[in-house]
Amino acid sequence: MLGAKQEKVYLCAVNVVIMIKKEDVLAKLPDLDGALSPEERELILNKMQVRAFRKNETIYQEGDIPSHLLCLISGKVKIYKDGVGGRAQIVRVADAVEYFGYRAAFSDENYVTAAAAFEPSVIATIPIGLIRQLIMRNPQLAWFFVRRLAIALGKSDARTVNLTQKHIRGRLAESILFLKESYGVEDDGQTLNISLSREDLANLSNMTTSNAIRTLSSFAQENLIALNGRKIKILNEATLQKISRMG
Amino acid sequence: MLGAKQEKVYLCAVNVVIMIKKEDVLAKLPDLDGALSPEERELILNKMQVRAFRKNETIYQEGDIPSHLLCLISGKVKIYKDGVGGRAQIVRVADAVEYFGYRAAFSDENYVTAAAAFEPSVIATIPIGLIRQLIMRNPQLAWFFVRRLAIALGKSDARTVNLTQKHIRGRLAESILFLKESYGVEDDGQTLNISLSREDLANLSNMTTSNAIRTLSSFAQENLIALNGRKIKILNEATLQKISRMG
DNA sequence: GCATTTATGTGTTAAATAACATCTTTTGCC
DNA sequence: GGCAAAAGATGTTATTTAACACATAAATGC
Repeated sequence: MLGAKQEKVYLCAVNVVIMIKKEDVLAKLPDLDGALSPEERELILNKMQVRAFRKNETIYQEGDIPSHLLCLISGKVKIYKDGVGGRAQIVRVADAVEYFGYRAAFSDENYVTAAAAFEPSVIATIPIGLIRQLIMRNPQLAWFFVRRLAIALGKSDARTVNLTQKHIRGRLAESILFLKESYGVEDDGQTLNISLSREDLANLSNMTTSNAIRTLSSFAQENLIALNGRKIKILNEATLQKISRMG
Repeated sequence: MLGAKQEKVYLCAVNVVIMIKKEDVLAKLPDLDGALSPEERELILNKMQVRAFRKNETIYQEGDIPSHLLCLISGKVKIYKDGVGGRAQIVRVADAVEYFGYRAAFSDENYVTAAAAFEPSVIATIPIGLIRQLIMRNPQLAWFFVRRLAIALGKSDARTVNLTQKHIRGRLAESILFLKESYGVEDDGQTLNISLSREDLANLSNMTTSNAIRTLSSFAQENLIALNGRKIKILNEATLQKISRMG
């Protein structure tokens, strides 16, 4: 049935040409919690496009019209808002394999956030109109998005309070733990599975880059973490959690 | 068909007994964007309970198990989180007639927020299990919640950035405009249709009560607003918007 | 390989805002 | 009506954090 689709697809991300077999992408595409019938799945696969993004490349921008549901096949993505004076605030992150970029489409708005790749990423895109059609005749698919939106809203509310009420140390500790939650750790069970610039870390924690650097150094000096360039190793999670809770 | 339901329902809110005819509530209950069939509507009405809440009375608390979809029939409600040092942050507000209190249920969590009545309110409650059932066989109903959650998430993200990046004047200006958006104005077209304590205003704007009072006075002195006790009259919306944008 | 940009690190100063202390006014209650 | 409690108002001080100014190190492009 899918035999006809096993040709290679060439993905062009500006200067870099990456070759990925479409079948490899398909194998990774999650089935939306098993909500789709084989026919629906086929429909989606026929309309799906795949694109690769370079590190730091923008995926969509504030003001863009959302036309596709995005699925992060591999890589890591930040969703952020540009605030006062060009200062960015990361509001969410996505890890593979995860759907994103549908909120604006579902509320009939243009994007109010931007998205960019933390690291080289491959993204499948599905026309949002098709998803909308499927939702209207597949309650399980609708429920998938209800659930995901409800979870995201809970996190966003928590984030609002954490970022506004906690002091710098609390916010940074929280971000480190958030990154562990979101992207996991390496084989040693301690080193965060993502490398962020100090600036990204600051944008995640609502502080200036200088203060991110300073506070990170403090944590290292207190042996709460160990730093190796952009790699962060969590040495004392209990205390970080305490700092995060206390504000 | 609904004839049998036209008895009076007695609603007891602690010390106060309010008498409301159920039919009056029913007339106001929105039909979830027309998503319900007559049979589904009947099902909901049979299971629906109605309760009145006094001013400042708690509707649900952080940690409570969400068991019902809530519909604010009349009154005004705040949804808030208690943060560091007992300081509260209002994350959302609800106006009549509006559904709320479903986020936690949809993500299978206990409430992570609390809700309380800004003013005397009447709330209809519908078992969330029933709603869940209806969602699973009525995609239009599911879409209603997808849309509402998507809108709420967009607002929450915007709020995160506004509360973290703007300065006090910008945050207060924004809150005043937010209240106009949310609750509208009186017949004069200028006076906010809600009376908040200075403390609530502070909790909405992420600042101390002292600073809310001070900044409010400044705005009044600059003729941006006029204060009459808890009543706020917007005199110069354009400038407030500018202050809100500039941070 | 060298120049140029970009990222990181550190000290100093200035601004924003919370904390605190009072005082006054209003509200609720018996 | 009078008392107590809550809400509102205002001044002062202390703390937090941003802004700025450099310095150094690392990455990038030619």
